[in-house]
Amino acid sequence: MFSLAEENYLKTIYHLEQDTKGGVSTNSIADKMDTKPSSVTDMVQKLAEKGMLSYKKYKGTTLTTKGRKTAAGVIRKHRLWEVFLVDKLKFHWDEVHEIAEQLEHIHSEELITRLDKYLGHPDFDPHGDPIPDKNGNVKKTEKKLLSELTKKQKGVCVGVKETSSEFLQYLDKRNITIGTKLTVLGKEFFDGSMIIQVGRDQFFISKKTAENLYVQTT
Amino acid sequence: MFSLAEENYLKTIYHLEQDTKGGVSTNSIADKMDTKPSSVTDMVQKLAEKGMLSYKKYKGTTLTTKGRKTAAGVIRKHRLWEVFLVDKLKFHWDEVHEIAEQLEHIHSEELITRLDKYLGHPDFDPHGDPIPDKNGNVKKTEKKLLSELTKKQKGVCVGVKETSSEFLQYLDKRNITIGTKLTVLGKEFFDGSMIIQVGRDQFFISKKTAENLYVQTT
DNA sequence: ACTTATTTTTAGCCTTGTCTAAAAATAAAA
DNA sequence: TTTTATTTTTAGACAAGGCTAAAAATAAGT
Ligand SMILES: [Mn+2]
Ligand SMILES: [Mn+2]
Ligand SMILES: [Mn+2]
Ligand SMILES: [Mn+2]
Repeated sequence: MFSLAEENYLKTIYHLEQDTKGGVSTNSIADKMDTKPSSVTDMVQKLAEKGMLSYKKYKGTTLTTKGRKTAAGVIRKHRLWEVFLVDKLKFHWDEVHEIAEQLEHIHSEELITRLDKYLGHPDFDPHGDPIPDKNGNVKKTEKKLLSELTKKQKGVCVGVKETSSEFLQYLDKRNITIGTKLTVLGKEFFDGSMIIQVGRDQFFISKKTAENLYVQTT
Repeated sequence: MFSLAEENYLKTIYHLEQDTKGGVSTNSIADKMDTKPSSVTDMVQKLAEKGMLSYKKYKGTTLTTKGRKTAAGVIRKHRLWEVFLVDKLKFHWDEVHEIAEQLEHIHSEELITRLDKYLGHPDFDPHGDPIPDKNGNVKKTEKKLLSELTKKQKGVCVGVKETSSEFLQYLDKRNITIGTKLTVLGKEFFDGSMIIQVGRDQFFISKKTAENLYVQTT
């Protein structure tokens, strides 16, 4: 059984591994967790002792299979709880992350088994992120950033990269949510901005926005 | 905001105050929490600093109004989560306590407001214990122990004092649960045992069992 | 009232997880 | 290849919460 702090470290390293080639650096972990590099070094050494990750001084860390599975378990709980909060308690998708950060640390296998069943075995959370299965496996779908699309391409929104409340509320104002179909009407080269069509509305999208929206081309 | 440890102390003291005249003793808290008296003294002094209870050396403690309200808030959460686990996730009433012990420490006003609504504003938890309202008030119903009834009296089971898994499963085997109607057919003076009727079954009930079942006479 | 037993508090130590400041290793620049 | 900058680790400290052993109060017995 792992402590709240240990679980948070494993989860963070798991996420950082996704978009990093090679080991995860001490500083990147510290940044993401809003803590100091020295604290990270301590914890990383402790987790290495426990066989959750491999670590060589000054070389960064990589999760072991056990570590990756544990991390996926925490993420599974996080995302299932987010589904519960949105689907059952009718929270808005920009309100659930902080609460799920707490709920993900509740220890009970049986609870998650039943929650998963109660929710109808969902595959994705309210932000379009895949929910790992019982064994920590995630089936990855090929999705790309809206910014990668070119003029005239059509896509359906399947997720968000940024999950800040501000960004999600911004999307709401434009009636963009998971499942929204959109078409790229134009794209400016010099600043990466786009004009897109959603339903019968057309509007301007900044580069930053386009780089934080995942779509599947259709 | 209070730490998990602080919330557990407040909750325990709240419960001990119910069946104690005068201040709650250091040792009684230690016993209930499976900890050492010296640890209790430390924490009690800290909580006194914070104005959650009044404390005089060697004299025991009493919750302040603030302390009592905070404790009731934790108990409210505990019991609402138990209702969720039983009503929605179909847990058995003897399986939910440990999980609720964890869930009661999730910090989110909004979450509890919505959960309460989702559950239909229940007044009692699965063990028949009253759920404090938003302000920490509990409307107490007059219930008595089955052991207080005399021959021929009829009652309906409204709660359990013991909540151990063993006791609850024992009750299940005899088809006794919250709402069960029963009649005292006989009572032995020398050992306090009883013969009771439940539906068309009659059976023997030990003194210990009778002292852990709450009933309302009808 | 005096002695013994029990309860409660204090003093000192430990673990977890954090921090700051300083040292060591690695990477970048000149 | 030196020198400089950045990253990472170590050393030492601290707060929360717990424990053990010893001292101090209070309660019980005689
Ligand atoms: Mn989240
Ligand atoms: Mn999410
Ligand atoms: Mn309970
Ligand atoms: Mn209960």
